[in-house]
Amino acid sequence: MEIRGLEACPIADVIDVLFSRWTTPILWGLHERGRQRFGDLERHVPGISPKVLTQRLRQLERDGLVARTYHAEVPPRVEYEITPLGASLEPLFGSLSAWGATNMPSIEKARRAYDG
Amino acid sequence: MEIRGLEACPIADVIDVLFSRWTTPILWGLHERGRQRFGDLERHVPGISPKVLTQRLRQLERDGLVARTYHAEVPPRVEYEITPLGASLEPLFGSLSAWGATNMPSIEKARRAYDG
DNA sequence: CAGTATCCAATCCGATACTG
DNA sequence: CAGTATCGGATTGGATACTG
Repeated sequence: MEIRGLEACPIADVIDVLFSRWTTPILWGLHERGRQRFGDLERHVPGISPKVLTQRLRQLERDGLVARTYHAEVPPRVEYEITPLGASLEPLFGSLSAWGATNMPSIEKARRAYDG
Repeated sequence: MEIRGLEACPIADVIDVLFSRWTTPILWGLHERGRQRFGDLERHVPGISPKVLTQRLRQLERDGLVARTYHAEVPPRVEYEITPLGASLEPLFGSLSAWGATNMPSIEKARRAYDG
């Protein structure tokens, strides 16, 4: 999650922040359904384990993309939400989504040609 | 390099194609310096081993982002270049770079606040 | 509920040596 | 030159059981 070509590639740092495993589905889920609890995220991000979800949430919190709110109740309640910094990613994710919609078919086609 | 949240996140597939490890520095190098040989890439992507470089080039070739040309000479000469499909990534990488330039300082700051 | 602790499997990766 | 083969080590991840 760190060595990605270093100095040579000017977007390596950004990629490490935004696209390490699981971060995008988590951000996406928070964006789609808004502020939610740990258990909600666990349910909505298919296949993730509590260990890994915790790791990624901590990373996102540390990077300032997600905010965590702890309510000292019984049982405890913790809520996560996207910060303004995290929300500033929306156009970028939009571009990514658009590029995929346009070009994933070409990629699939290239794969079939290569494999076949 | 495959499970990233699946159905729940619409850009998971694109991310797997574009941002698996080493792919961005390789694409960047090809974009910056144009068509070049295996050894050139090896030198310009710092820290990559020939094994991994081969793996990633094959993946990029399979996905249609990079084209490989083999010249049957002695010694053999192989050249790699970006395809039009690969070149279509430029605006996207530009946006990524711009987002990073604007926001990486905020991320660094958030990290210092979290760690300190 | 919201995690943490533990263990194990899979993967990845770097280094190196070798080949057509 | 442009890879491939092999190996060991490090990291990552899933499953599960447990705790304040």
